[in-house]
Amino acid sequence: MRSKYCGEIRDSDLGKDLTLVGWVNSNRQHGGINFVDLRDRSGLIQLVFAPEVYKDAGIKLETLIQVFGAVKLRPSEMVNPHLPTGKFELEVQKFQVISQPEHLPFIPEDEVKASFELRLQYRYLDLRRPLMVKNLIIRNKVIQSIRNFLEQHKFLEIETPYLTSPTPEGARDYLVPSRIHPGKFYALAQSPQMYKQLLMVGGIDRYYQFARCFRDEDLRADRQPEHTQIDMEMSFVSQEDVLSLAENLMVHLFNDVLDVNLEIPFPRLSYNQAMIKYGTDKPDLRFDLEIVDITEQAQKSDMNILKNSECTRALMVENFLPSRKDITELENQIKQQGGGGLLWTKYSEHKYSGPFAKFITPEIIEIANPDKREGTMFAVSGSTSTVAKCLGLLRTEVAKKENLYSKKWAFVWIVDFPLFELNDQGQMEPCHHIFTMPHSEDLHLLDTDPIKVRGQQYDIVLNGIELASGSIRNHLPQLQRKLFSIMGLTDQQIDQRFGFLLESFKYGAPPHGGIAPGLDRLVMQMTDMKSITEVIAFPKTLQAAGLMEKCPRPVEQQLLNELNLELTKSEGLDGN
RNA sequence: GGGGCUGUGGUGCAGUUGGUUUAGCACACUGGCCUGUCAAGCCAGAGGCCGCGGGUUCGAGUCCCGUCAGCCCCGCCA
Repeated sequence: MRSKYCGEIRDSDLGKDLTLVGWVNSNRQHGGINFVDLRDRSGLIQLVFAPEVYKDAGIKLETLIQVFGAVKLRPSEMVNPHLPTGKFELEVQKFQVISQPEHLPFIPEDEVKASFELRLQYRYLDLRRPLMVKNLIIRNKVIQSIRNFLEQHKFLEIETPYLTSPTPEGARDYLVPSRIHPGKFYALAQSPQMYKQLLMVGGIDRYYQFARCFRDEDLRADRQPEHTQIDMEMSFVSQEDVLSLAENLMVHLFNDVLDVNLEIPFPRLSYNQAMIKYGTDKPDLRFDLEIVDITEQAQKSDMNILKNSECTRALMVENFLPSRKDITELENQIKQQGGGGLLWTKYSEHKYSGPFAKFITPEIIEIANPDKREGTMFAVSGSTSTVAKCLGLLRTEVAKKENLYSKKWAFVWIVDFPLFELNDQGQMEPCHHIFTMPHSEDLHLLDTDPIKVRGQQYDIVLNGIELASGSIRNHLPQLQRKLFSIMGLTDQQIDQRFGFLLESFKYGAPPHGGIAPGLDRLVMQMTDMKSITEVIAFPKTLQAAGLMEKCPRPVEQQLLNELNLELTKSEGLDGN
């Protein structure tokens, strides 16, 4: 039906007769001569129609046509430098319309005017846009490149079940009712966590998978109800081994796909350092701003708020002298994060000015602005976690406003996460997940001060976005039971939910660990997109709805009967 | 669960403090002209009662309340 892709026509095709198929990207009629840009997934080629060939062609935007003709050089002054095929054109001898479109809901062009809603409703049209094709091609390259790398490193690609057991902890599950077992449910896997550990116990040694993960939580620009993880697990490795492998994978990948040379090792920050210096466990290191702690110095000042606060930290922004309005705007954002207010003082012409100026002490200056640089110093007081959050936000907001980004790709490892954290009810919860191995030198704290125990957990952060998360797992059944009990689980609960995993550890479990980069976020960043929906072929809306296929939707009563389900709200039923 | 933004012909937008009657503009669409364009150009035409429901008013696209949908953020996402 065709001899070549439109966008791949080159010098070697000159003079050849080709058959092409594609969609009409634009149609320029000059009466005597007519031009059509024909588009397929590879790009564009200009078609030239003589009037006697064109006749009543019925060609409009997005008409699908097949053409036959000879590849010619364009007259030299008519070359289009913006197209890879710009030197050439196909002189059409014969053509036929394969499919004539009805009135289009929108025109699939890169500078798309249609709303996101409409693009999703007619996603197949949206996918014709060259930008979307490009994103999907890069996604494909990323997948192939990772496969090649992991294949070379002796990983086996193995699939694990999507229908699995519901779990009360962690994210909310998507439940799947069982027809054969009335009243019982599967859950769609939130991750292959336990299966991959069991693969290690099974002696697979190195495993990977592009795993779909399902989580029924509220969505964001970088979260979908189903997302893809590059799930990897290895036996007989230390944390250093995993970090090194992940770094080499990123180097290989970025070189392969983007022709970018990454420097390794990536910088490392402990969780605590990250929280103090950057106010977040996913710092954006494309710019240098650092937060400093001035709690001690502030408590000696004359300002009551500073004296009595658990924590005070400051951020000095060089060459930044914002207007009153800008500061108010920043302060409003701080307040939305729960901060009481924003202290600020400008330093220029050798003096501090602004509301914070009269409370600032030489000791504070010594820490926050030792080199006496001109700019603005911000400070926030309050609880440690609020202060960190507020200044972390301020840091990224200022960088955005002032466009302080000096690096394109800022990778950083965050390591030494606490093993536990306290939830709202004051209970111990795993910071990462339940199966993380504690740091060996912190084991003695498990009985006395478990909140201080660090886990062998690590995240890769890229440009302020969490890209990958992993840990060395706990393969020691006794220790694992102890951790469960610290979290307040009874033996019965442990056996019910995790019995099979603990059981497996009794029969020669290897030490193991792994890491799982999020494919969607990775590709989003590699394509410079702002939302993962731009790199997923058929994404859902923030309400987790499929606008094209119209899901979720009501079902017939008979289906519910088979599943032994009864609805409490009848509007859920089909036909109501 | 909470906060913010948006919703006007097929699409993207405009519509001033509620009142000029036929709600504008661009692109797409239809017809015509045009032999070198590449976001082609020119002429003509068809197409909307302003997301949905209620209210205020002599009068509402414009004000108020509710509701639905999309996006952004907080909570949440081991």
